[in-house]
Amino acid sequence: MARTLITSAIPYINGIKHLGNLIGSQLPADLYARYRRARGDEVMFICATDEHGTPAELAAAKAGKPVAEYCAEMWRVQKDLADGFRLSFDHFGRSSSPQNHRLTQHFAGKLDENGLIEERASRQVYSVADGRFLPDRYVEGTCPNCGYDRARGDQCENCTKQLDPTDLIEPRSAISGSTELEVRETKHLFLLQSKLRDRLDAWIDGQDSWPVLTTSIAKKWLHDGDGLQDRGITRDLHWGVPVRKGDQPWPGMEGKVFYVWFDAPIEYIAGTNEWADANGLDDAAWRRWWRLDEGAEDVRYVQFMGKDNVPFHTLSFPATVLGSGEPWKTVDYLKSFNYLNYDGGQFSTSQGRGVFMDQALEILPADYWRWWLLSHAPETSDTEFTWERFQADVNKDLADVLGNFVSRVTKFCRSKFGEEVPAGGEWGDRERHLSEQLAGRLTAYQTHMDAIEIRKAAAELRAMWVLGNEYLQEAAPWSVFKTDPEQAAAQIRLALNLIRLYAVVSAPFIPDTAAAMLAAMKTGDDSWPDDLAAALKMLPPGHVFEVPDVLFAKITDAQREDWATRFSGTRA
RNA sequence: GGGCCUGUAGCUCAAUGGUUAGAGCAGAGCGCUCAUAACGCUUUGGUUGCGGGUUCGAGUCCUGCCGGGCCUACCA
Repeated sequence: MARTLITSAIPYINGIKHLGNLIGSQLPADLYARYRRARGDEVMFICATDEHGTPAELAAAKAGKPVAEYCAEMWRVQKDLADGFRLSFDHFGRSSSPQNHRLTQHFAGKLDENGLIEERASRQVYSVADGRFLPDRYVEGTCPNCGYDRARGDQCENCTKQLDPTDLIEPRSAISGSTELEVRETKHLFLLQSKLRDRLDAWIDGQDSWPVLTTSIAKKWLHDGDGLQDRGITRDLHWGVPVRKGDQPWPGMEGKVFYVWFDAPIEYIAGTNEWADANGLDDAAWRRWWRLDEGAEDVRYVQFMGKDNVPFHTLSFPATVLGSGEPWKTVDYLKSFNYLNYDGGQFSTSQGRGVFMDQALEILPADYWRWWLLSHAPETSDTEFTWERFQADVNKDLADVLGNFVSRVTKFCRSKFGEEVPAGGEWGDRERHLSEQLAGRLTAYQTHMDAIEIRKAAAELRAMWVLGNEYLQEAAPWSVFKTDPEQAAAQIRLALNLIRLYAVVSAPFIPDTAAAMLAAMKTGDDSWPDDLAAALKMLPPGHVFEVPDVLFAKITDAQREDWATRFSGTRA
């Protein structure tokens, strides 16, 4: 049995994610996980919350809660929303887990053993009032270049000049506004990525058919200027993985934690460890997914992420894994996404602009969002969400093409034959032709799903739905019934089987609706249609079904206008 | 500033250098009456951002310009 390991970039703990975040990693990862399972793979699908770093500490402080408590609460919120969108993680972990502490410290220890860690002193801005070192962008002041008075320490947003925090005129803390800042010396561990450059370069070159978006970003970092630079992997924070050398203390690093970008990707591995622990399994159960010497040789590992995450997944994390000198699994295929824009601008967490995951589920079922977002996934360039398009596409694709098909077939059957699959008649040329057309479409669908070409796959799926409506129009069982009820019975028997077929192949996109369709057909058989003609005869004459409720209510103009107003500005 | 991506029908997107640049939606016409006024068929719509160049042949390759986006290493 083929084995597929799938990870989605782990969402930051700080607040509820918007639809742009969702389509950037978790949703396509779920689509692929569901598809691979449907095709019979053994799948391990891991996601988690990314809980460390300055923003988490500040968000907790703002909420007036201890950071551990804040993160635990936000993890629950994000977990519930993931469930609401039917994200089928095998485990949704936390980067703050004991398993991740252990593994992060383990990797650091191994990297040190291999001479890839170096202690360096650096000078950083310390805020006395806040009692903490400030990351560059948390220092604000007047830009020496253009005079903008709210320039950040890393870059001036007004004139785009790159800055050093010490360049700022009248610098202040972005957290408290305090001007009581001083430059202090602090020691940090650096991962000597420069020593791994050639190995990483060769590793990237060895990858087959990765998206341009992915390799171009990696190559840029490898070869730009002085080449891949070493990276600080520790921070002066309280909340995080304490710096240790494996299970031993790290002299001189007391009170420091690993940088969030060092421990976050390791959580992919640790999350699998968490999964094993949560299910009462031993270490071998998770290590067979990750250790080439313990059973992961035949695993195909696919990662999903937004384009902003690519450098960390093509360089930093592989540097950690390869540098350990241990036979850990590295990614085989990396799928990255552009951004989803909202009605002429960007989704903005800080401005509350756009639709957030909790709000989306309040106004419509998950499948509406899943279908639209996936069928418009920003694969080749940024994509635009507008309420007009959303309404038009969802009403047409889901309500008219698919939902109405189910409705017309089941209701016609009920009125003429009752709520069971009618007997009599047999396939003719038209039915065989339909079966062949469907088989062709299915092959194309599978090809696109295998290649993770999501929009193309969605288009093929929709085309399969359309074939059902075309068939009904040509066969016209409502006319045939008047002169040849047996023939009409054969036609509608095929159409009822189409509903089951559609449920099975559509499930990765719209799992709830697929389940409702199978329930209406009163079957639990969701086996993949490897033999399409046979799949269209699965429900035998006499098989009882029931007419389902309307699968997709249409979005009205009034609703659309209401939502467009409600989500235009600041989040309530 | 530098690097990369991108610009195709009103909208969202396709098109290994190779017939007449295609789909879906929207628009127009016709048909059907089983169905959520749904479905089907036909059809309008293009100087492929602009200017040069390479080639037997360019949406595709090269070059310049114009527009949009991302990254630029301490936000994550």
